[in-house]
Amino acid sequence: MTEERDYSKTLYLPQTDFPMRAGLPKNEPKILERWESMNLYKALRKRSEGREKYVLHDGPPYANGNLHIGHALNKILKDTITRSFQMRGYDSNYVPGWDCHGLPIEWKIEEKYRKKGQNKDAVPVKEFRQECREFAQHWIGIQSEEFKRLGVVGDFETPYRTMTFDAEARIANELMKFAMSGQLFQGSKPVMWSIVEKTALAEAEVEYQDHTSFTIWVRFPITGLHGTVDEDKMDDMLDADVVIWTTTPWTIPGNRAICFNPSISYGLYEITAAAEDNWGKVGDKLIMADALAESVFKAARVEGYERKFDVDPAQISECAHPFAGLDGADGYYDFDVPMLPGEHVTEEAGTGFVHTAPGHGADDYEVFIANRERFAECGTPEIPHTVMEDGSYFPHVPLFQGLYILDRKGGEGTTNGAVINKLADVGFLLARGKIKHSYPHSWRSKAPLIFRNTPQWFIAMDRNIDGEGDTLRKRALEAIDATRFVPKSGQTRLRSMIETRPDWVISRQRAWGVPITIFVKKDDPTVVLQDSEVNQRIFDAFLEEGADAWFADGARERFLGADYDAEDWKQVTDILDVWFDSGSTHAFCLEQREDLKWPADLYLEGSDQHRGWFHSSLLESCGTRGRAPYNAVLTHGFTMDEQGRKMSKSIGNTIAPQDIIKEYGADILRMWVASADYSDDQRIGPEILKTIADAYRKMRNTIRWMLGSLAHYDGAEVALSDMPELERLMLHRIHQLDRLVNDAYDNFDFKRIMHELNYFMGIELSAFYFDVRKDALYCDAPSSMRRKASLYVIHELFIHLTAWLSPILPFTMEETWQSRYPSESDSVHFRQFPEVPGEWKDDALAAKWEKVKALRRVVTGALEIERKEKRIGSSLEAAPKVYVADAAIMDAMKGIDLAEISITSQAELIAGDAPAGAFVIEDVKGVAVVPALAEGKKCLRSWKILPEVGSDPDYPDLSLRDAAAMREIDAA
RNA sequence: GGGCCGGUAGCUCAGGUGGUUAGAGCGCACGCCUGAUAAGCGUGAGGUCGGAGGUUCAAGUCCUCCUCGGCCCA
Repeated sequence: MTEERDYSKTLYLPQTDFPMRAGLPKNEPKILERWESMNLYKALRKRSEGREKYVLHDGPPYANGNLHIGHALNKILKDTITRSFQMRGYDSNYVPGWDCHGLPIEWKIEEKYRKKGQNKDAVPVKEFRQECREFAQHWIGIQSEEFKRLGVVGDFETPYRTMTFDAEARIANELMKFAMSGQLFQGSKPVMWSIVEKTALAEAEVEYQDHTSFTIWVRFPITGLHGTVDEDKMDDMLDADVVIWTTTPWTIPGNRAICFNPSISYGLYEITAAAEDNWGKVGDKLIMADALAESVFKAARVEGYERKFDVDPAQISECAHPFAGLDGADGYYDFDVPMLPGEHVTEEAGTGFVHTAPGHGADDYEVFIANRERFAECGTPEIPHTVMEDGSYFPHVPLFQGLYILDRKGGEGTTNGAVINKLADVGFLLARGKIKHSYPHSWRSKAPLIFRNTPQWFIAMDRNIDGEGDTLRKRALEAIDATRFVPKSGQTRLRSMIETRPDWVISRQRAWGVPITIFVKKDDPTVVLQDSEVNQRIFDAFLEEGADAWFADGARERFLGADYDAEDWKQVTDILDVWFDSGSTHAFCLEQREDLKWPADLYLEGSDQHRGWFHSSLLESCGTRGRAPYNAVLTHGFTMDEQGRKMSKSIGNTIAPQDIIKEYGADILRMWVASADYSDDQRIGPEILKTIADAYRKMRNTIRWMLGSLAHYDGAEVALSDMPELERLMLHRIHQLDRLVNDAYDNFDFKRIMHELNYFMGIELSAFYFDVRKDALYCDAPSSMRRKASLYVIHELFIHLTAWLSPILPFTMEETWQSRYPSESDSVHFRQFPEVPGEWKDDALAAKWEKVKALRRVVTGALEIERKEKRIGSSLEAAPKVYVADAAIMDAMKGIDLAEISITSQAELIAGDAPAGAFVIEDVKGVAVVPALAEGKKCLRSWKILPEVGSDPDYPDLSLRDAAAMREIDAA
């Protein structure tokens, strides 16, 4: 008895150390260390010297707090794009940036002082700014590490920051360009103001608390009608008063208009019964909304009234101010009070008429801006300034000058009472009361806030810049048309914003930012100093000392120099809105750095940035350079939870990227990004991540098998003409995919790449090509051309797939590449997408194999029945007879080994109709299969069942192919 | 309330200019293999396309309205 030989030792089975399980959370940091030590970023720059630049300009995140899922999505998209262009022939240099100035950081520092019992205002500006600077730098350090952990490659050693001296100097310089070209002007706007702290507050600093306010109903006598009023109503109308209601009596001196809503019904009412001493007397005619009349009369203690007729307030052109013509008012109130339509007017409370004081409310301001001309006709060309910083009336406001709205601690002042008394005196007070309602308060002092008209700096949207009709708005709109938007809808969105937006307010009454470095004439603040030498001095000083130079003692004299008398000029102390900072990144980063270029190829941010960075960058650049700082704009949506709900801390459904990295690894997060339709909102959650991780594992195992098989590859190339059809088919697919992948990267369509490669690797390679070729790869003789060709093709597949996937899975592809080509100094990321020979393309062959695969589906279907019936287990036990009635399919089978592609031991191809009962499937016509068992002995090496087994006396346990292979192996 | 956008199988995505029984991968179920093995292969079950109208011989695909969700405004 001869002992059976263990032929498994003679097979070319896959051999690799590449682990099936990735262990990404543990291994990625090691790969990061490797990139760090080889300085991947710098090495990439060096290798791509002289190549065409591709610049994706980073939109700066705010240097405050840890990164969240939105940051991760954003940075991963950027990195994928950067890497893909780098591997496609460009010098694709990514320089991260940070937004450092602004309120949130200022708050944090303030809070710190408060905890120590110190007042922010007592701290020298320079010291305060220094603390802000250090705070920002601290978070830049943290975020920098978090971004790198995602696999982002970029210049983290020298990123751009809006707070560097250089940036501050250049931001100020940009601002001064607007001043020099006359696009900058001073206007005014009501802002939330704390009287107690004498400062403006941002919306986020406002707390709403209950507050008891005075309410008053005030009559405004009609003084003018449009010609359309019926004759018989004319007299009643001119005799009538419009009634308004307000909870802020002190704003009456600032009243300049009344608003109504055209969709509300109004009537003229006459009082028919009231007490003798009542403010509203019998015979008084009042106009108000019908829905509110009853409540008004109740408040006014009117006992009887009659509705006389409908009133369309649009027919009222103007009223008089209640204080018009009074002794001691010096004619101050003798303007017309126009009646204007406004959608903000409701029937929920009041009278249906809204008292409008442009300097004391947001709606009021909007009404003024929208009706500027009408206000001017009525004697109000500008928004009146009535209240000073300390909450008292300006000396130029008659009757109330010097009176305080609130006392120093935020308690009730003297103006509400004075106004109410005066209204009563002059007979225009209809009623009064008190109301408890939600009212804005300072988050710091808890004192009530007011809206106060304050001087602000604006950049004009519609002022002529150079020539006739060349305005900032026009330039911006033209620039939008010249920009590529991905997705396309971004163009419409940005356009409609620019079309309708008001002038750009760029001033903030704050400390942590770049100052508005201009001087205005002391006796006429509308005159802005325009002197390039002064500007140069400011710029130079900022370069050396940062923007702090503006706040240093003697700054005014220093910058004005000898040509001006410092006493004639006032130094502006406002700072720039941070949107101006970030809108200038193109100027101090792109334009200044040798290794970048202007304009950028791409700006990429969330779709909220149509209002933000895309917008401010566009305006800044159009105002100073006449075009957009970008050639293309790509936007992404927001990340929702698994149910599609917005993530919020209060619901508790937030998902931190740090946690995903800890559990799955950065490559899984990146694969999620690449698989999602980021142009819309995306979802993420446990189930989705699990699906992604599954897909990752499948891809990884396919790659692992390739690595294992390639352990036996000697590097020999095989000529196309020497290859079996199956190998040529695979090369054809590489050719196809190469075009598809490149096209998809061009269009930032990563999900298409993931989908195609997922299908290709899973269905076409793993389930088909590799499965079919295992027999040849494992068992064929070393000299077999079939085996050599297959190894060569697997090598090519490996070369291409690892390149295509590198931008998406940088960690895994680095690991893969190192597994095959270990090296201290090399990296998969130095590679370029490999060239694909045009001769690989073979559409005819692909069409032929479509038919072959259709036939194969019938065979596998037939074998499945056999398995179900327990007649076979492995497909190698089968020897199907395949009847082909379709001539085209029969033709396609020419030169094809049916048993090989079926992975059966034997098979028979028969032209013609099948016998009754043969297996068919509906969607493949003309093919029928009659299953049968393979006859013969099982080859102990290949496990195929063949009659020939035993016919070779040297290897009686083997098939002839395996016997020949063994002869070769044993001889070696 | 306005501007822009989206709602296709459990999950992620395809579905030019309207035209046969709406596709893919994953997952799931069942089976096979045990020489990719915490792997590999096969088969199968799942949607009537957010809802309601309308145009049309014909609509996921065009129109209207509604609804849900997102971003930005008011």
